[in-house]
Amino acid sequence: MRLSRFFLPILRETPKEAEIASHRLMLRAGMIRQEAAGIYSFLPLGFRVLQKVCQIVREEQNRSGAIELLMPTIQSADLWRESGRYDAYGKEMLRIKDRHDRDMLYGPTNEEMITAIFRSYVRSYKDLPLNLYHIQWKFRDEVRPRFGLMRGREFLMKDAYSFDLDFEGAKHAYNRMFVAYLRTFARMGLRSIPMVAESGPIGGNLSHEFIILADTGESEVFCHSDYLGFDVPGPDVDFGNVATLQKIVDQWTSLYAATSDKHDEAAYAALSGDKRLSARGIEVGHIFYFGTKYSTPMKALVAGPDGVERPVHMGSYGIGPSRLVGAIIEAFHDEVGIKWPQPVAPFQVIILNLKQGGSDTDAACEQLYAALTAKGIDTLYHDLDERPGAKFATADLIGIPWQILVGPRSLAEGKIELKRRSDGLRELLSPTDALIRLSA
RNA sequence: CGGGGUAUAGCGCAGCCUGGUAGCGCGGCAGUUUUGGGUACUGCAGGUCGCAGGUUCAAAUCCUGCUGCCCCGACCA
Repeated sequence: MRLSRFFLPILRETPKEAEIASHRLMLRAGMIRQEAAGIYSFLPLGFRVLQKVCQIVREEQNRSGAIELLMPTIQSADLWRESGRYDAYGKEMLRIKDRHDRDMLYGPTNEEMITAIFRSYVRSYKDLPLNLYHIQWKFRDEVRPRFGLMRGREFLMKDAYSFDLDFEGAKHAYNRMFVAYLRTFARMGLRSIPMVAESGPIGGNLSHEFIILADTGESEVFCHSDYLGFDVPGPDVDFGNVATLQKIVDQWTSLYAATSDKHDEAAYAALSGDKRLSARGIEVGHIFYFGTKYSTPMKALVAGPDGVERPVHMGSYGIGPSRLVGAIIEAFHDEVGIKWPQPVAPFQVIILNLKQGGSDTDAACEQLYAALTAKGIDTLYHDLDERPGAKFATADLIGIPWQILVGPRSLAEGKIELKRRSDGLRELLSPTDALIRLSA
C-alpha cells in the first residue's frame, strides 16, 4: 500500500479526551474515531489490526473444535422473556421498538438466541459435544464508557457456547476453551493469566478471567509470578484428549491468581515473598460454565443413551477483539508510539523514502516495494513529500514492526537501513539482504 | 447513578470577569526553501462561538433551561 493512496489521518496533537496510552495512540495514529460516548468507527489502520486479531481468534477457536456461525445484533424481546433476563438485565440493555411496536433489543450477549437455535435442531446426545461461536458487535449501555476501546458501549465480541450432555462433558468443553484462550493471547504476543472470577450476571459457578498485565489495566490483580514462565500449549495440542487438556488446565490453575474482587489476602500472603506479583491487569477473555441455567427454562433438552431427555449443559466463552486492540497497545508502546507485535501488525514493513523525488531513492524504494509485495509481505510505502523527521515520527507512531530507511547517505554505499521498532535496533544492509531478512 | 469539569476553525487553546460583531499555535491548500528525527518564510481558505430562550441599542461574553463530551467513584468482554 502506498501511503499516498491510503487513508491515514494522523493527528499531531493529542485530543484532550484521551487519557490512557492506547486511546491516545489510536486516535493519533488514525486508527479509530469516536462517534458517540463509547462508540467508535474503525478507520483503515485500526480495522486492519482488528481483522488480524479476529483472524487469530477464529483460527484458535476452529482448532479447538468450535464452529463459527453468525447471529444478528438485533434480537426479539420474547426470547429474553423466556429466560427471565428481559426484566433482570436492567438499563445496560438497549431496548428498541420496531415499526409494529414490537419489543426488540440490541444484543448484549447471545445465550438465549444460541439456546433457541440449539433446541430447534438438536435432540440427541449423538450430536454432542457441540460448540458454536460467532464474532459480532454487542451493545451494553454502560453507565460510564471510558478509555476508548477498552470500555466501549458498542464492542466486538467473540462469544462461543458449548453444549454437552453432562457435567463431565461440559468440563472438557470448558477446558478446550481454556487452552484455546491461552494460545490465542500468546499468538498476539500477550501473556495471559487465568484468574478465578466472579460469574457475574451471566451466572454459573466455574469461571475464569483471562488477564494480561499492564500498568494501565482497570483491575488490580494478585498472582504467583511463576505464571509468567509457564509454557503455552503448542499448535499440536490434542483438543480431543480429555486427560491432556485437564493436565494443562490443572497446571494453569494450580497457583494463586485472583483479581481484587476475589482476592484472598491470606492465601496471597502465604506465597513466598519473591513469588508475589501484584499488578494491574486487563481482562481480555472470560469463560463460564453455567450448566442448565438457560437450557432448563428454555427447554433445550437432549435424549441421553438411556432415552431420557435432560437439559443440556452449557458454557459461554467471550473474547473482546476490539478491547484486545487497545490491550495490545497498552502492553506494547513507548513515548512516541505503538510497537505492534508482528502477528497483529497492520503492516509488516514500512518503507521510508527519505528523499522523495530523488531519482536514486525513488528507484530503490519502488524496487523494494515491488519485491516485498511480490513476496506477500504487507508493506506500507511512505511515498509522501515529507521531511525525513516527519516520516520517522509517523512510522514510530503507527508502530509497524520493521522500518526500511532509504536515504541518499546510505544508498551511496548501496545500503539501506533496517530498523526494528520493538527495540530500535538498526542495521545497514544491501536491499537484497534486507529482503532475505524480512522474508525469514 | 452520585460528584466534578468542559463545549470558541480539522486538532490544541486564548478571548468571557469588566458586553461593542472573533484571535493564536498546529494542521490544510498554493508557492519558495530544505532533504537522516515533526525546516523556515509568504500568501490563501476555514468559525450558525454546543442548542433554545431571555436581558440589552448591541451577547462568544450576562441570565434561564436543555444537550453533548470528559474525569473521579459504584458496575462490566
